Amino acid sequence: MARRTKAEAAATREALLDAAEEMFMEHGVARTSLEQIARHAGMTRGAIYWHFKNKSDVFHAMLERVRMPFQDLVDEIETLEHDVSSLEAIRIACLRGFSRLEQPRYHRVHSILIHRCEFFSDINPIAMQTEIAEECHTSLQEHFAFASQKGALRSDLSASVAADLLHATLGGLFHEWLRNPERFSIRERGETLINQLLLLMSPPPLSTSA
Amino acid sequence: MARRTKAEAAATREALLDAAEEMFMEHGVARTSLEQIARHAGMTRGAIYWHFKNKSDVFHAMLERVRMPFQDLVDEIETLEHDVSSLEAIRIACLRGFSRLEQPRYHRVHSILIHRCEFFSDINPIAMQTEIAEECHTSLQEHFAFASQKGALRSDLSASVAADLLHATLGGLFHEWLRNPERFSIRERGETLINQLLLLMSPPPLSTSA
DNA sequence: GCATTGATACATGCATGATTGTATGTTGAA
DNA sequence: TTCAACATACAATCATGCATGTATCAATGC
Repeated sequence: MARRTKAEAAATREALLDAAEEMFMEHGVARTSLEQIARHAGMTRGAIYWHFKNKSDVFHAMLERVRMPFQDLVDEIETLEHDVSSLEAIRIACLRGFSRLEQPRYHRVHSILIHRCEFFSDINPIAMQTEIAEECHTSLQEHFAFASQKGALRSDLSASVAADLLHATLGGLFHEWLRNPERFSIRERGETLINQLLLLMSPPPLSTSA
Repeated sequence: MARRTKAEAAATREALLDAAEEMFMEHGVARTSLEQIARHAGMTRGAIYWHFKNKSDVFHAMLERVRMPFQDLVDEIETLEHDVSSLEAIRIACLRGFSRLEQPRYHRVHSILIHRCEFFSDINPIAMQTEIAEECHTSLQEHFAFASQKGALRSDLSASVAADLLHATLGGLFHEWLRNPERFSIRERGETLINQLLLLMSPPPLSTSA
């Protein structure tokens, strides 16, 4: 049963990845067999072994569909609006990140990466998570350093600690939400927390001295 | 080869759990067979099936050895020193928690729970993590509410948001550290972050108005 | 005080089922 | 007709659960 066109083959590939996502999400990566994935996509294991090398290859391909570097989010904002302050750029970038996470596909894949896979053969979810976190952290460091130079931070707060603090908050919120996504909206609580934290970090309005 | 005494049997039980910890830590829960655990403890699967029902029973027994409710940490401090402020009690409780996490056994088991096990049969690591987080969050809520009533918080910061913020920060720090424990000391960075955050949350010293 | 006995604390062996990788078959399309 | 895009078949591995073997300890009887 050769699928007639190239496009159809690509479609089954996507269908297989969709099926993998759903099965991984439901039963975990280790407990999901290639047979289950194939059946859930209406295919057989033959299709999987044609498109992919093995299970970890499927896994990597699944991850490839959702890449979201934090710096990209910031860049996007800065190219859109030049006059935005550095703290405000960070703020908006966070909000955009939250919005993306609420999209089913992003949500599901991150949930799989965090909660539903152990490392096996050449899959190392910890390294992947570290890479993502690292990228975000570096970006925050730079932007807070810039903000600090501009006097946008309280004098008793170093740029480095500020970056660590926001990074930890984002990470904690992210994990908390991933555990129970139905309990609260990461957009809403995230916005509240980020607004509050950035407010606390901002220098106090100079009222009496001027 | 019946082990002579009850104590020896208990010792092999502990040895099996130690071996399970190490194997789970190294290869993940799903990829670790009972055979591997037994061999690593110098036993055979027979010993495991004597002491435990199956793998998930081993897992639960392993977790039982490291329980650390957050409220207990706070209680401990409050019974030790009555005159401590509520924010200070929270601060010290966090520091104690960090110290415990740096103990090899606590560190390892939490690392397994977070990064090295998917849910399988009757093991649900997400539910376990949620339970732990929930307990900590509730405790923080109460203590911040109390702190707020005492005027220990900035007027533009609600107790609820403050609790969420600290909780997120703790969670983020925890996960960041668990990913790469050798990169930094959770005690040191944790203390810095908590100190800074609680400082930001405290009401500003009234300088000009008095 | 010593042999007997039974239960404890494992070790060993076997049957079963599940999964994987590959080899080979098949069909539609260009 | 050939090759891409799968389906099917097969062999090999591996983990599990249980059934059974076995040696030691502890209690008991005498």
